Amino acid sequence: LQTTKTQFRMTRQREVILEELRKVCTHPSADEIYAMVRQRMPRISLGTVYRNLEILSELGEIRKLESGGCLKRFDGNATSHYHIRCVECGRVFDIHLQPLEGLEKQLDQAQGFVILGHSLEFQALCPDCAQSTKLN
Amino acid sequence: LQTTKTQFRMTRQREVILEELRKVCTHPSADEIYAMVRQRMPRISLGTVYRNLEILSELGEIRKLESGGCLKRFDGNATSHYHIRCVECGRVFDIHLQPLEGLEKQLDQAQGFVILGHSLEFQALCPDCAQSTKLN
DNA sequence: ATCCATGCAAAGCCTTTGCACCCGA
DNA sequence: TCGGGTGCAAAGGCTTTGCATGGAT
Repeated sequence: LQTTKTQFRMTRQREVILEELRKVCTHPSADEIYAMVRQRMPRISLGTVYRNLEILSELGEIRKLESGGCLKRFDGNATSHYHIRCVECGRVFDIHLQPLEGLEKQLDQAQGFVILGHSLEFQALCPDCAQSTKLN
Repeated sequence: LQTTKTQFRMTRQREVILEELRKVCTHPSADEIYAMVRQRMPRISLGTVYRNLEILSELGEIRKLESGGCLKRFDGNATSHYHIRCVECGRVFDIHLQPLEGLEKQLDQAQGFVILGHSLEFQALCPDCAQSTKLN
């Protein structure tokens, strides 16, 4: 993830991707973002979407959510908060829980590690999937 | 992940995979497990390794760690505990921290969700990577 | 003018799957 | 014997990358 670039340019594509991602709270996948953006820029390529999502998350503008298989999801809200992931449909929801403070300090046995942060994620069945599981 | 099988058989392959995984605390990837097992069973296939890891984690014998990109890692210790992941090399380490109790109960606003559990993971530079980052 | 970014398509990486044969219970 | 399991190889899903062209500063 080391970039040798000296600066970043704000292109129309990057701008629109960021705008669209900020509009929603659904934590879309790259492919879903591609679909959203294409409504405004039909000729954008999926590669461009991937490249920009990578750069934007490097810049701290957005956040990449990696748990849950190969399919990454993206969060337009880069401030620290926790998530709930549906193990059935894979969707990710925001959760309003106080950030756990001082957790890093408890890691006294983690000597030599440089702690950068933590992530807390709940596994669950979302309301939709809980419903359809019952019906089956 | 719904299995229609009525029972599972303990084959030599499944047995060896489980044994090897239990031997280490390095949370190896499927490919690394493949390499370990192949020393004892040179003719085993990677597909078999994947299928068995899936089944063993369904059975609750092992645990699948999904955070951190496409590459899944596996934990021979299925009891609940937390991890530290090195953002540089991707390796996963165990952490000895009291399980957070009653966290699920705080999710009063998660109405309609069926909470199954939670995972807490610290992002860090491992001692090795912290060292080589300094040197550069 | 410079050099980062784009579009397109190909390649990559990890994982899953189809199929014929094998083997554990 | 019976139905799950295996090896092999091909296919799959998501992501990354090479290349020539385009565009922001």
